[in-house]
Amino acid sequence: MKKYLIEVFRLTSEKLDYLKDIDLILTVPALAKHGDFSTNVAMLLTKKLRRNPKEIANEIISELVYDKNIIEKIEIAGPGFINFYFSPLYVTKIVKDIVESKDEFGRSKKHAGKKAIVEFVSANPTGPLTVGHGRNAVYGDTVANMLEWVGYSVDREYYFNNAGRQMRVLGESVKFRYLELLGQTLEFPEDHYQGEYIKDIAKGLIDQYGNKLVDEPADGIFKATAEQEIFKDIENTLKSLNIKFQNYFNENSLYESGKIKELLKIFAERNLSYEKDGATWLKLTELGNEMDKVIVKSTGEPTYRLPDIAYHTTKFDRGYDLIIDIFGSDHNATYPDVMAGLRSLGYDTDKVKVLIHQFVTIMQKGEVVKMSTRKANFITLDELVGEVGGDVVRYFFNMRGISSHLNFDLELAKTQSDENPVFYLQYAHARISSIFRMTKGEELQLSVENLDLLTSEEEQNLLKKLHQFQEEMLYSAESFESHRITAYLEELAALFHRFYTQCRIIGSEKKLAEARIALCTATQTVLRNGLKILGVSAPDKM
RNA sequence: GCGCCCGUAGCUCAACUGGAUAGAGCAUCAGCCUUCUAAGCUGAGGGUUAGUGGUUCGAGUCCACUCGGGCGUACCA
Repeated sequence: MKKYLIEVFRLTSEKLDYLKDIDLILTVPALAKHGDFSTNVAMLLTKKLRRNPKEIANEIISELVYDKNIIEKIEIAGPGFINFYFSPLYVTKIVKDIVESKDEFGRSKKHAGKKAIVEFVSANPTGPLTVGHGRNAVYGDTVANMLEWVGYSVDREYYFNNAGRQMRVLGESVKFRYLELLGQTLEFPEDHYQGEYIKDIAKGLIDQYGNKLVDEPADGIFKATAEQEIFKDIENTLKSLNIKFQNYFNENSLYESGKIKELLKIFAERNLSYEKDGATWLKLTELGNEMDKVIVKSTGEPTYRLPDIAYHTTKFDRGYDLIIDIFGSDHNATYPDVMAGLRSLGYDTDKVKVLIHQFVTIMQKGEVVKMSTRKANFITLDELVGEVGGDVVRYFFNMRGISSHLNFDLELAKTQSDENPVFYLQYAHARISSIFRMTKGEELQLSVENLDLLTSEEEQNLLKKLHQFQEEMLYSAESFESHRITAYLEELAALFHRFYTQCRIIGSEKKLAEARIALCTATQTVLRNGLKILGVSAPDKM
């Protein structure tokens, strides 16, 4: 419907010059009586043309050339909105498109041929993923799905660091538990990792090696085994949420390949860095940021900025057109330094989109749970998936805009999971499957020959919502807003449930029944396609 | 102090990027199953959009200030 209107306006702008350089905004009005689509162009032009909006609207309408079989009525309303009403017959045509395109319906080729990389999760292997990581993981994977849906070829990447202090402490923590389990009494350091999982890893080592490792350094087999086990857990957790990475990028490889040294050399050569107090500083003030920052400590160890910049240069060098980083809000101060560094090297940082999501607050028994991996008072993502299931977790984290702080009430998630909107969507899908099982026995078949019979209010509203799918997906993908998809699907499911209650199939006249089967098929296809982008399953039975 | 984010119904959140009467779910109340799944449908109540000013045809949305909350503000990542 919208595409048709845009074309009509394009043709009209050849006659009315003032329409040429205006941004045509067509929206679906909140109220049905305001039509199927509405535009405010006349109001936007008042200032420029110094004329009354209604007068302008009248002039535009009189020049519009359109097919009366498609648009039934055009009205001017309120302060100068132009409202369009489509013909019921045209509205029904969407069913044919959907039935023909099936799983491909709603895709867009707009960004075909472009490559994107989405970096997310990127948690270092020091412990299991927390509920907090869950938001990052689910959102990142959904962004990747959305981009694929509109034509991008997407790589999902997990960046990690298995060197440095954190990992040393991890190895020591495991060794402590190992010695404890062998009967030694030790005082476990408070700043070490205290989670049960550390004991499990230590226990595994005893099962395999007995007490032969007593003299091994913490940095050796203890650390290595911990990393391996933890990564295995992380991968399993992600798998339970349908998330799979194409690539795990080890920060260490940047040192091994000489990338870090190379970068330091370039910064020095271009006079972008300097030495002070035994450390190397990057001249960020010259690059427009507030203060210079250390990139190599006086100990000779680089700070996170240097490898981060190096890492990003590899993303550019690998030829991505769109580079997406997904971070929690605790990183919001770090990326401007990295971006400035990249700009100074001549990279076009417009290609980089840093998407920062706010934190998840866990509420338990009415209180906020403070979480720390070290103290092990976190709630793992695994536990959450175990309690409510992967579909609910995926849906829940996709339901909200990323800039809003998210309250996750554990009791609510557990006890009222039946009321979760995800079931509402899945139920609509399952109901349609059930219809098909029943109609098969009645020898009714899908037919797109008599779609003109779909004239009831419930049918027309459902059809109009189906028309919006492709555009909604494109908009969601381009604005990286997965919560728009959940909102759309909830509206679609609501319209279907209303249709279901009001319009029977079995018992209706054959032609009408078969047209309704086509409508159900179309609805189910759109529900399934939408759920697929969200990474949520579409069951045939519930 | 400074930077980013947030403040909308009892609770959790939307609001098509400045549009028409601010919407959903949960919770509460009242109805609807001899017919394709009642995990559903219909209806009711619930709001000074934290506050005060401003910008304009028009503000939850933009600007300024105030109040309240989250995350940062390292030679930690």
